[in-house]
Amino acid sequence: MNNVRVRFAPSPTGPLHIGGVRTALYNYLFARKHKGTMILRIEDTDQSRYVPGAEEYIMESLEWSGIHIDEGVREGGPHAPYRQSERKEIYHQYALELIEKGHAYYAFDTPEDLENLRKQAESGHKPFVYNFETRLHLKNSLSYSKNETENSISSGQPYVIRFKTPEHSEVVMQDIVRGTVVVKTETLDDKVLFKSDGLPTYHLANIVDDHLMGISHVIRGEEWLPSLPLHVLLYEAFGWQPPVFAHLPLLLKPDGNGKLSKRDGDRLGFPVFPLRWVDPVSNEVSSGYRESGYFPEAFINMLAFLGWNPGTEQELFSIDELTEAFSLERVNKSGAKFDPDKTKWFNHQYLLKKSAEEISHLFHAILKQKGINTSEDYVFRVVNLVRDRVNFVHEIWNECYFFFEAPESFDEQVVQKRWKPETAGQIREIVSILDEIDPFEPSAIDMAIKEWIIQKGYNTGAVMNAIRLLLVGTSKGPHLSDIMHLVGRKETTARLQKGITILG
RNA sequence: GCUCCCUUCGUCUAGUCAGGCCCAGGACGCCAGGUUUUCAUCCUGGUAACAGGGGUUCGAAUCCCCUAGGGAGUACCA
Repeated sequence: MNNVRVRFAPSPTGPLHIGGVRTALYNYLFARKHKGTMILRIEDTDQSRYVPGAEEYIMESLEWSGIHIDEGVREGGPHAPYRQSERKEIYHQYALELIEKGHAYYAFDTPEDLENLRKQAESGHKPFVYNFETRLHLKNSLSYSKNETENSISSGQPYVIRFKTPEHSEVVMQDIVRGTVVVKTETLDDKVLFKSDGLPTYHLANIVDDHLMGISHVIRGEEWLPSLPLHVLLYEAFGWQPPVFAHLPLLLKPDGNGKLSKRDGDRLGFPVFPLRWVDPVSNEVSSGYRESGYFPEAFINMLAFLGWNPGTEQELFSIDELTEAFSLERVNKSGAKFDPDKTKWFNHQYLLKKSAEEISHLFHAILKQKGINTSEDYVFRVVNLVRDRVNFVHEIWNECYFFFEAPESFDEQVVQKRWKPETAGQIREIVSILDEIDPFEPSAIDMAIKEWIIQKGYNTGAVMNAIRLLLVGTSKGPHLSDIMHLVGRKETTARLQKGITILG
């Protein structure tokens, strides 16, 4: 395939949600796979829905996800500008071209007119449709005389331009994911192409821009499938070669049915946005994957598998491997329910996959925030002991705090179970044994303790867990001798002695 | 309502185009066992699905028809 050019075309009406990121991802993978170009076009033709910060949010999200844009608002490119609001002048002439060719017409019906028509129709049984059956009875250049039309326009009456849907024919569409889709044109309505505010609707703008920007493949969400016939008809009306289409399955909410929405995340406790977002009006905060501690690689890997799979049993893919393996032919037709648990699992896998140095470095930063100053080397050794126990870097603290500070209290349940009348005496014995061990290293410590237990005939579980209780505060954590070795002899015996005075 | 799309374990899915290799494979989750001085990790095992009904065929998850269910769209939004 040569000269692949794809675009991701979000509208800046709020934060980009993960469904949008997946669409961008598939576009990106497809472009890279075919050595093509990835374009970011901002579709802001509805100025009433403009949300400040949304555009920046989109770009930052893509950047964090590792989705690189070749041409776009920031990057520039041969077809700049890439923001539709800055391309205003372009669209009107194309709308006029359609009128000249007889594929579109002026319509003067006001929003109130249409509202009334809809209400009337509701009381009957049929809904109101602006189409071949009704357009001759409405206020437009098809029902008006040429004079009436010209007068209406020159008198400054607001108008829209509607597509004149052809009658009695079929639109046959090809979609890589869906196959052939056929629709009768009588079931279509005459969509508005150009609004009375002087801006095009999505339908016109996306066709004109895709054509002008040389887009070869349109990869977008399934919610666009119902307007595909209109789009194909528009390409025909202009006499342009349409791009290849691929409509992606929807991302569904984890419980029940329906499209994944912003609310589901808050309700079910997982992020639906790549980055944290604070609504500029309500100040409402939505959590993000980045801030929740997900690695972008894990996030992308998870997203790639929602609606696509390589057909092999491999599940962990770097973005390069995804690029290599990806194909639109292997994209599923049906919607995918989003699974927060699997997403955590992906992150766990990446946490294991990354170098100990990297994880350790990330965790060191968290320690600094907590005001704990310690060496890079010490953190490295601690992290190595506990990192396979967590899904996120920020969870490491909970697994290893006792390497950095003595326990503040002792788990009551464990005390009940492990602290017996004879325990204090045993701890005193082990303290003096620890004092003698040289070198103070895991294997030597293990050996000495084992010898002592056998010699005294103690119960291993009882003794070890009592020691653990004083060192850790509860019954969890890595191997005891590793803890002792890392915190050091002095701290170990100090904690044991302090424990005796507290628990008696 | 109308138009279009979809339908394999609870979830993501393999298998469907080229019918037998599938009394359906993998992963997440869950359950059990094992390893372990604790917790966790890890290992092993288990749980669990072709929406329903007809047909075609020696043979159907795979092909055809019908039914049911779900979803999306139906704005001078994208």
